[in-house]
Amino acid sequence: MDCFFVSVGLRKRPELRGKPVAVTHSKGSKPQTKREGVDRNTEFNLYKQKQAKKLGKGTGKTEDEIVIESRVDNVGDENSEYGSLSEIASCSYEARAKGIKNGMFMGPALKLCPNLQTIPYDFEGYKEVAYTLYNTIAQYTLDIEAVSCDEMYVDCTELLKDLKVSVQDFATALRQEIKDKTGCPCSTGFGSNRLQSRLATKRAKPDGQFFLTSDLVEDFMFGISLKDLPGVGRQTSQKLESLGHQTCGSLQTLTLGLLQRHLGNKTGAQLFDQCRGRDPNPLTFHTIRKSVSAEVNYGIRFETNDQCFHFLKQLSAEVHSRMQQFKVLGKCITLKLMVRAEEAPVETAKFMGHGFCNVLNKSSNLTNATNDVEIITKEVISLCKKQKIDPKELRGIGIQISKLEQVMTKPNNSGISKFLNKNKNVPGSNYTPKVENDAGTSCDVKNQIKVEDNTKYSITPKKKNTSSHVNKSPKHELKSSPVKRRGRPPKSLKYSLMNAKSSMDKFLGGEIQVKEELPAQTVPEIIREERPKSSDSNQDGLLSLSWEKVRELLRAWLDSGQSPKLCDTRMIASYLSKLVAKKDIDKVYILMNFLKRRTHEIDMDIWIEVYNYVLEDVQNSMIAVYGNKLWINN
DNA sequence: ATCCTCCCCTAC
DNA sequence: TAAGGTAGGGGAGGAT
Ligand SMILES: [Mg+2]
Repeated sequence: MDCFFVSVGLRKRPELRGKPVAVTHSKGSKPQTKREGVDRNTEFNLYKQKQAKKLGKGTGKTEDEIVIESRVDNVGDENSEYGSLSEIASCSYEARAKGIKNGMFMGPALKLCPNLQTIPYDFEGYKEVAYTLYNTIAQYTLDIEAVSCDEMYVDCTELLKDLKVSVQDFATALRQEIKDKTGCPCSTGFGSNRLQSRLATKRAKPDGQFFLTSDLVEDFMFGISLKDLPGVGRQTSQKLESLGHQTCGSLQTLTLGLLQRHLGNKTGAQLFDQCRGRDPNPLTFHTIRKSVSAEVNYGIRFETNDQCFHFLKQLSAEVHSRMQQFKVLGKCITLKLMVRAEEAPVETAKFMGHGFCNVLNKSSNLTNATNDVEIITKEVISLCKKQKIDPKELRGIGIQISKLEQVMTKPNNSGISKFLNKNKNVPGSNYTPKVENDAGTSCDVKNQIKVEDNTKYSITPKKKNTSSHVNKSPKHELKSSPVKRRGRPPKSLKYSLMNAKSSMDKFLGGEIQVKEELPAQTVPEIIREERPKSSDSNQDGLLSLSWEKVRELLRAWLDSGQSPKLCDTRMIASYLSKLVAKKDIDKVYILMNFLKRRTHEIDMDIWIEVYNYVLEDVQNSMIAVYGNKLWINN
């Protein structure tokens, strides 16, 4: 999507279309009260000096020769008309034409464009549009790699073949469909690998399409800026610039060895490929999470160590809660501290911001993986004490857990009894723990669409609260604060939390999470529901059974020795799709892996077809609800 | 040589 | 007023 937040916001403000518009927290007006001790220039200069130093190290220049451009440039002083430090999350193309960019502060932006209009965040809108976008694409293929709530890679190889349609015709129709459904423009880029499609999309924006055909690649790459390559950010591009290269064409003259010497083995090799339009990385339709973390880098103002430890405890609880949601345990605990730099003013330029800080990370390894809140708390407090930091100087705190393992669930052998009358109990179909192990080994709950979770929390506070974390009511505060969005909200999709309560929690024994009620979720329509519905009255009846019973039904069905009937297959597929819609992913996961294993054990085409039929339904629903496929064991 | 920790860089 | 957060990749250099 193009300038996503703005496009969504403009649906409610059509009169602003065609005008320079920015999404911000505040309008950029002057503050009403003055804070003592603020020294913007000192703080800003520290940021710039640090940047210059980094650059000097990368390029070999002395700090004097380096001129840094920074977003703190052109900020007026406090109380001036152009002094606002409110950040622009997204701006319209009309604003960009005036030189405004995402991430810029309102003050400098207003200098460039005094009639810049601001609109507030609209998290519900983002969610709705994102779902619609993913549902629309999923009608055509499930080969989707989600990048963010408004961006994805799609493998269109098969679908273009099947539809017998040209790339450009498909792109036009698809973009029109998305615009019709969402009211927002979008752009598509086609190419023969990830890199090419990405660069093609950039070329296509705004509201356009571009097909980078193989015959164009060489010329096209020649003019691409190195900064536009994925993985090339500020530091890398400046380093390359100091070597005399700003474009891919120019970089093509360097040898692999030279690039590797300057940038390291991997980065050098990647760049060598990228500047030629090559990209060996395939799309990945599922990934495994490697860490879970939470950090708070605003409003941290402690007087005593105890306040700090109290905060650590609550942050540990938040991390623990996320680990439960993802069903992981971890072995490595890392504490991140932001500490006011000695030279930095005590009062920060941004109200309750972290200001100019030194950052340190310290980690500790456990013998056994855990998600225990007491252990995490104990470790982070211990790590914190070792740093011997004056609590008054702390400005940010984070906890990260890595070296993760999946939670193993215990077999639950109890309560297997008779099931529906039409099923016969078959000897040898006894419960096997293996099924449970399948269930426990992984449940990919991370790759799920959830746009801007917790709108309730992310939209600005009800009461103006100018106190720091430690002064607020602890209970409510720490539950919600790490989830609150400050500054520019992420368009995070891959790694966002899942709202649905874990149905596996009940198997974990004792540790039921008592979390505040989360906002109700809209359950998106499930795609391809036009498939003829079975009139079987048992179809809905399955939902009223416990999933274990359904598994027994399945087992009996598979063991029946008869050919599967289509109506039964449909019934199972429908049941599982509904479980997806209900976000009972754990059950779906168990049942699908069970079905896969057993159908493949039978090893008859007809049963494999049953599995594939059900799988297709389930994956369609998964894409519709979460934007990603269910992970199935090999 | 390889692993590990800490740090930097990047995406979104 | 206006407040980043979360995650992955990889390099430098010491530890094993
Ligand atoms: Mg880049």
